[in-house]
Amino acid sequence: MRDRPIDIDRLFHALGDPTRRAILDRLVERPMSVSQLAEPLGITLTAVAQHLQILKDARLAHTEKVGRVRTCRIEPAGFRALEQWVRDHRTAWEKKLDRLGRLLAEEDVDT
Amino acid sequence: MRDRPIDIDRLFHALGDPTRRAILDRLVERPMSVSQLAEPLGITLTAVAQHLQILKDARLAHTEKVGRVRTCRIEPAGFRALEQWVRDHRTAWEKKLDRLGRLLAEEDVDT
DNA sequence: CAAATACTGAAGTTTTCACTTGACTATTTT
DNA sequence: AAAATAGTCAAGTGAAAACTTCAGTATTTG
Repeated sequence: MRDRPIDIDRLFHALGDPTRRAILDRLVERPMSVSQLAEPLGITLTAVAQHLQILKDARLAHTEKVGRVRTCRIEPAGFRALEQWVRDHRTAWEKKLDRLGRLLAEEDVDT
Repeated sequence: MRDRPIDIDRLFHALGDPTRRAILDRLVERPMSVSQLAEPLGITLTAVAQHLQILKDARLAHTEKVGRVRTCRIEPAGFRALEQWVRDHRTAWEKKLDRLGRLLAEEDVDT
């Protein structure tokens, strides 16, 4: 069922790749150029640029080109959306766990 | 079946698919058979079974076969691992944002 | 027992993904 | 101005993902 990518799809997809998480981990430390990002990754500049596009689509990073250098930074919006998703779903899961707990307790008495 | 540590790649990958998130949303309500899960999804039983395997690998769901029926339930371990990942990373991102704020403030005085 | 039900397994198809190459543009540096 | 640097673009490759079909295997049910 391949349907239109919604925000949360892009987010999870972006975070699902170890190279992209490594990029984010380094950008958390400080803003960096595409070349600087590429250096320890052992992949081409092109590949890094492609990862950056995906991170940008997920609003986990943003970039700005000045002269010939593109400077990359993390952007909090994507991360905050993830936090929101987790918050929204935690409630549902907790309710389910409560109910499961109650059912198990009832079984002890009841069955 | 092995009780390996939860792999964050598998987790994000599992959650990155809308069909799988739909499956989880329904399993949060109540345990269900594979057929019941398949019915509103418009995909084959086989496809659902494949999604379930991925959810199982991410420890977001687990299943048990009794007779000819496989009953599927959510499993909290994967979700908790996600929450832990978010917690771990929030601190780092917050620090970065603090530092960015401070750097901008310093620039005003300093540069 | 025969038929229906609930899945399972293997293999094939199509699409998407991560990554490359190589040619190109734009900006510094010397 | 020539050379080096930083990145971009278009196209291609191989592998993984998300399905499918079809032929089973158990397990109920009539």
